[in-house]
Amino acid sequence: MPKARPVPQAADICNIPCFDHARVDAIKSALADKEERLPALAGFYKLLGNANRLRILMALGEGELCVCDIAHVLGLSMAATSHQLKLLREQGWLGMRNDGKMVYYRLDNPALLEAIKGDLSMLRGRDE
Amino acid sequence: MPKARPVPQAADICNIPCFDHARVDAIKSALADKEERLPALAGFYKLLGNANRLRILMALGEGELCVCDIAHVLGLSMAATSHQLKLLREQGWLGMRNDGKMVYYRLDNPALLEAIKGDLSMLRGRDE
DNA sequence: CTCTCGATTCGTCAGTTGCGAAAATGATAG
DNA sequence: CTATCATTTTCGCAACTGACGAATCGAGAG
Repeated sequence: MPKARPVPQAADICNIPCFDHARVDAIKSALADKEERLPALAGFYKLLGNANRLRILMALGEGELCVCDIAHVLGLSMAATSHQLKLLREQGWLGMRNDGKMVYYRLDNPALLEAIKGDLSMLRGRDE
Repeated sequence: MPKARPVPQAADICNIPCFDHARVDAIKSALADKEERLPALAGFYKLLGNANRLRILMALGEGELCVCDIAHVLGLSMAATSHQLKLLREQGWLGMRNDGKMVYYRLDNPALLEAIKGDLSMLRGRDE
């Protein structure tokens, strides 16, 4: 078992000096609204934070593909490819279709590629 | 040294069967254009794939803050906060200002929060 | 039924990440 | 100068990731 870390006693408020208490509280409550969505957002970005998964999404942007073709596009083993597909599938971005022994994957939500494209152009705009 | 893995000989084309060679090549070349930007994009998403870093960005959206205040907002140690700030700073998203012993951080690029907001609303739209 | 074969899951391992503790830095106060 | 204090860096550790090979699953074919 992963032995619990000796939590640093959040009990007594703080031993960190400085800080503008009123402002900190104001910002804390401003964040509180978004706090609920935040883990999902971080999870979303974590999912996209891998070049192979991005390649999969972009490849599927060109149309439905079977696992072995995706593996060839990525230059990965089928096991590794399947693993990445599973992660994308679990978060609901991919649909799959069974044709005989083959499994075909497709993008389930065009808005995803749009969002990625938006972020990409934001990045491009930044580095001129 | 991290001993090289016994690379599976990309020399001979493939022992994975199946696959539509023409289509795979077409998609490979379609991806080739984006390939250059892709590691940067993945790195960008990796940076955002952490709730504490997202909290920092959102907190700084409310205005400039010193490290210790950010630490209080996050409920983290200053060392940990500084570490996350460093990552955001290294990728050029934060500016900093030195006032006496304190260091004040600010968002350097409003487009970043806009992009995040866009992704967030895309996610929200998906789960209805 | 058994055999084949694409896909998936499992086990393992190296590399990465996030954090706390402690040392180092660097600016101000005395 | 020395002392102090906010911040940063370094180090070590536990947890997580991403990849592979091996084992397994599951849908035809025979």
